[in-house]
Amino acid sequence: MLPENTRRSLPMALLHAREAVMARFRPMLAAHDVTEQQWRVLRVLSEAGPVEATELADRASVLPPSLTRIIKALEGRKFITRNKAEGDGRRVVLTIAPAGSALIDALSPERRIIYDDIEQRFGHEKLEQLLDLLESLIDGES
Amino acid sequence: MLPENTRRSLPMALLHAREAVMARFRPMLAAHDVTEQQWRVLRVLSEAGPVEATELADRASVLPPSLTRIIKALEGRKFITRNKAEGDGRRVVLTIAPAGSALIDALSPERRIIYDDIEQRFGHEKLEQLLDLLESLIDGES
DNA sequence: TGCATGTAATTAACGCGTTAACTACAACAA
DNA sequence: TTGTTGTAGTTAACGCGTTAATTACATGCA
Repeated sequence: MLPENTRRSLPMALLHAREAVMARFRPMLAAHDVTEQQWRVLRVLSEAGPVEATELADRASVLPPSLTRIIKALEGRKFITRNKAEGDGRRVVLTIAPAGSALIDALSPERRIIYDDIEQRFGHEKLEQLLDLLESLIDGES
Repeated sequence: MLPENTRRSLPMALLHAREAVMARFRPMLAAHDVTEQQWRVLRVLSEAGPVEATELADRASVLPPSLTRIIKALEGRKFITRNKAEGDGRRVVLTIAPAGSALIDALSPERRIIYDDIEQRFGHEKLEQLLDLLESLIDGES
């Protein structure tokens, strides 16, 4: 059946929920002149090491055209380095640079505080439950 | 504590979930040359009748600058009409037009099918539970 | 070797999100 | 009436999402 009101509409609810959560993180990112997507890319590079563009786009949930722009921006600020893959001139390999790692480290404490606050206010159990449901929804639809 | 991996990161999970759900609706909207946000605005106008811009932006979860653009597009296609509020020259009142209502009606059956399919695959109980959790998260953060 | 097909990445075009600045009008007090 | 303050909406600037087209390179087959 169709949702009666926008509040019980799944797309709307997901949108609002994400907005509500991101509102907590945005000021931190803005203070360091990093966009949400640039931050996701940096985190993946930080956690996964040198990665090819396609895999990076996938893991950071960014579309290829966006990744091209993000790479340009991050490379310009020396946060990452960009090299062609040896053996295949089409592929590009991205690596986090010292300045990028430094940014990750600098923001981690604040990230933790925000995340903890959300978890505490929402409840650990409910958060786990929500993550499980979301994971299930994603797997079911994709 | 910080999420171990991006899969258990709340912002990421919400993003992915929304992507997964919207992927089902996007083709329908694209086929009628309506963006997601234009569609939300039309739905609100359809359900709530003539509304002022500020309230419309709020209910459709669209920021004022975006609403200005959306109004321009929808007015151009005769989906809505735009009038100044009597008594206050600043305010703008939006009303759905016949062509707009016709679009809503034309898409409703397909919308229902998609929504039902999601609900059936995901499970009615889980959907309700998810909506409850999202609602709670939104209320807690906002 | 040479050509067709496939793949990785980029570019292009258009719309929205976001923040900040600006315009137009209203409300209110001196 | 006039000047100040506040509010509604718009415009501007920049980045991302999305789809489609394009470029550069690789692969496979004749």
